[in-house]
Amino acid sequence: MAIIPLGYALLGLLARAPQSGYELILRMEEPIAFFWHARRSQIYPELERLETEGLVSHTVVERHNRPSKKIYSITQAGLAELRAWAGKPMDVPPDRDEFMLKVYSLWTVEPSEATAVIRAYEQAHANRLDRYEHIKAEMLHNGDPIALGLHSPRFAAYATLQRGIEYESGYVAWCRWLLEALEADGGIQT
Amino acid sequence: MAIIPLGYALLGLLARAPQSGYELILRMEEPIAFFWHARRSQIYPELERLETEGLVSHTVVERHNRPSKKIYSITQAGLAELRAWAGKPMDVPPDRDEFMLKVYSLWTVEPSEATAVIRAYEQAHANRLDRYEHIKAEMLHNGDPIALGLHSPRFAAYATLQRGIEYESGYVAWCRWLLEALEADGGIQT
DNA sequence: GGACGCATGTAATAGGTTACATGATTAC
DNA sequence: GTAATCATGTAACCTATTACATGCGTCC
Repeated sequence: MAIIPLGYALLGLLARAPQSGYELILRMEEPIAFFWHARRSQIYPELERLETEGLVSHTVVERHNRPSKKIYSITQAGLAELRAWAGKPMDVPPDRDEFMLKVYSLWTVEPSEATAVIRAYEQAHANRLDRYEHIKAEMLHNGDPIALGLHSPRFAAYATLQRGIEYESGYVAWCRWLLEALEADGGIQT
Repeated sequence: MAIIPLGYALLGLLARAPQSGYELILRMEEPIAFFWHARRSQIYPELERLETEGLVSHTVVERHNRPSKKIYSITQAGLAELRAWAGKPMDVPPDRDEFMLKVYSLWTVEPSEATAVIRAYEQAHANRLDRYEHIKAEMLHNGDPIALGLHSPRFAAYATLQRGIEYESGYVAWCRWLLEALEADGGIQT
């Protein structure tokens, strides 16, 4: 059966370093590549499935005074599968943004409430932007990732972070544009 | 039970004008508010559900030499529900973008293939941007929507379109940035 | 005669979330 | 003693997609 995006997310992580399911879960709490995430209830079964397909394998590591863990690694077949998928162009999927749905019906709401809704969302995106900027600063602190080039996993991570930053700052800018347009309208009651 | 985003999408459309399930389906093929869509297999049952909750109602319109249709309207209760939801701030949901997942693993792929993948995606977003710009031009042709202000459904639609435009042009810009970074790296084989 | 548009649905499946469930060690 | 971290999973449910299913009228 076809591998789902989550499967490729896991393969993408394991291609960088072998690690346990638990470590993968921690990495995916904060979205991997800044645009994907999953819960453990999805990750453990998916790892099993990848294993039955021969794309990953695991060894059990026993430790004294610690729960034992399964360290997963990507196999040759897994790497080939990942490479084939990554190299294949894809269609733009339909975008879903519940907030846009809200804005679409915001005309039914009192202006003061409406602006509060927008301001709160702007703030949430500004917070994310902040987090991403910090991560970027850390990354740059360890040397210029751009210099590493296309064949470097670190550059790939940097590229997705950069998209995250532009996405969040674009969202913030749009929220501000909207608030200004409403202000000019005189519809704002502070 | 709680109403799902699709339900609010339908209420948001019906708040503008009563219409049939079929018309709603046509509207949602091209994403409503530029960031939501659904298939008919989801829309018909959801309309039924909204009706059992008393949020919409329908009348059957028989026409000679044509299939009859059910015209749905939003009820007072439906409008109240929509307003309550629209006026309530929401958390930023986890974003999902499969392309970012691909980029995250693009270092495993041959440079020439990788750049082809990025170029194709850039083109797809550029096409969308183009479509959105045309819609915007049309909208502006019918008078400045900003002047209509917050209480106007037309302004609300314009605002979401504006976000769509900024989203797509941001994506295109990022693709170009990435391609340039790779070019500077010398990794490109045209 | 065949394709397309209008108009409405159902069934099967896949993907993802929430809640449930367990058990050991370490830090306060 | 109690909360947090490590570590692994299962079950129930909801959402959305794909494929299946029907029938009339109009245009070419």
